[in-house]
Amino acid sequence: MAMRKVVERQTGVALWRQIADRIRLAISNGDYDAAGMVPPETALAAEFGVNRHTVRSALAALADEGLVRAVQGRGTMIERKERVSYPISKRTRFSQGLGRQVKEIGTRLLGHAEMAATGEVAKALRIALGDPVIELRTVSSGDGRPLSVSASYYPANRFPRMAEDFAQLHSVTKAFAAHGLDDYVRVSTEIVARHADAEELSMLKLSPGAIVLEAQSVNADLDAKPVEYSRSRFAADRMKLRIET
Amino acid sequence: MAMRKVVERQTGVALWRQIADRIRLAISNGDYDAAGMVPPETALAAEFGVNRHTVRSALAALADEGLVRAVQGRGTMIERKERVSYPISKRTRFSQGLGRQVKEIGTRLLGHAEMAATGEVAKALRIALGDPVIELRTVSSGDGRPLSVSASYYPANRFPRMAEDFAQLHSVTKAFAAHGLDDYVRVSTEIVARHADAEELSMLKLSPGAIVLEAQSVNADLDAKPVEYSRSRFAADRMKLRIET
DNA sequence: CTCAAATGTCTATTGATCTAGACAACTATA
DNA sequence: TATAGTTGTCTAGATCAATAGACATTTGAG
Repeated sequence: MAMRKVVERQTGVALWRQIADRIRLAISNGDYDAAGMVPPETALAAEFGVNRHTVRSALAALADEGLVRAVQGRGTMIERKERVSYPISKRTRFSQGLGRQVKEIGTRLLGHAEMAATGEVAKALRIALGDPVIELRTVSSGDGRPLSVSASYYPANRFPRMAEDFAQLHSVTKAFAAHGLDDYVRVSTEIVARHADAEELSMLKLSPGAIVLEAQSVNADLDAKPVEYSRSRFAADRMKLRIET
Repeated sequence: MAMRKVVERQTGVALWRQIADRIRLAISNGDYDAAGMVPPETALAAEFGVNRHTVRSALAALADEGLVRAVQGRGTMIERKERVSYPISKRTRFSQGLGRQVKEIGTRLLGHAEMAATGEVAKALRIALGDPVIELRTVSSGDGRPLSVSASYYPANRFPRMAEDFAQLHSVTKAFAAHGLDDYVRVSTEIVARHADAEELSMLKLSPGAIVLEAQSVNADLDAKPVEYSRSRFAADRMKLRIET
């Protein structure tokens, strides 16, 4: 018998959303693998101690995400299960890491700009405040579903053609190579979690109210000189981060 | 003039909670450092395009967390700013990493049990399903504020006195040493983010509706034999994870 | 002291969320 | 072909979330 699961009221997060989050987690944990379907609505309602209608709202949200599909008379089937695991290691390369997990990987350049380095960027890249940097804004998708949005910053003096090269080569690693940098390593990564803002909701096509994992990372050349600072925001319900040390 | 910030309606996350999250983030980003206080309620209401009462609900939640303090006639002052940074590296040791950031570190043992290894635990520790493991449940705090709750699992055959040793020594590293294991390294860490469940809310004293960062990690001895599997859940609004490679 | 600016409190109203119950429609199985 | 089990739909009422407006109270500056 499933243990009674508790949800909290008057928290500013609607019950249906809390329950949707829990069911999503249970699916990705494989709790329902035996049957391949979610428990009946009445069972879930009893489990969470709420009305069946509340469970239906939660399931409707998950159906919207394409995670489950309800069939009248039969039940609610699981359509998709796994979170994509994004590896973070000394040599983190976006497309390589996702390799086997998704068939199609796409990174789309949303825009680029040359600008003066602000405090955070200058500090991360260890350049002077106001030094020119190139900013790239990208969205990455796996099998057509957006997985992350990023803003990346490069010192413009050292990598003047970053935007053009990236637009053409579709790869940061190759764009670095075109500037004569053949290898680089991840120096540090900081991870925080928070609710997605409106821009992230629309870019990541998230069901609103969702959570993002934000990773701020610095890559450096082999002389430990920073070459890239980036802020990547991952859709937390589609991704997990895997740290390999 | 501050840019108009957008919040989404009918998402299952109340506006006041979305706004509280955004203000919390702005505080930890240092956006309000110049004045040392949050903008006036009317300014925030205009910025987010909501009623002043809605902003007041958000600020009340932040005051509850001890993050801000409102003074009639003056404004709402920032009481606390930084997130604690939790380092994850090859040799991750809980108390060392937090060293300078908090004055008092405490880890309290909530309970322990000897049990048969379930699927996930057995897989992580690379032992047979049903082999005995020792489970430790702990809460860790910094300066009196709970930062994380953990469930950790150790192969009982190799570390039979883990619970007693930990209770006495207040340190996993020392408990390992008491069993003759002097060094161990972090093999892998997986990080996901989600809304806190009721148990986490109460253990971490979170303002309900909050987000947790869950890190599932495996530590191994120098022969790469796993010695610990643990699931740590961090209060996402108080912590960031720092990965050092 | 006076006044502007800020937070504190109250009432009233609207819309979203949750509960409750009843019944229809569909599916698989005995 | 019944029947149990499941999802789909409808109505009604209770509670929470958000808006709107008015006014009190406190603080700091001129």
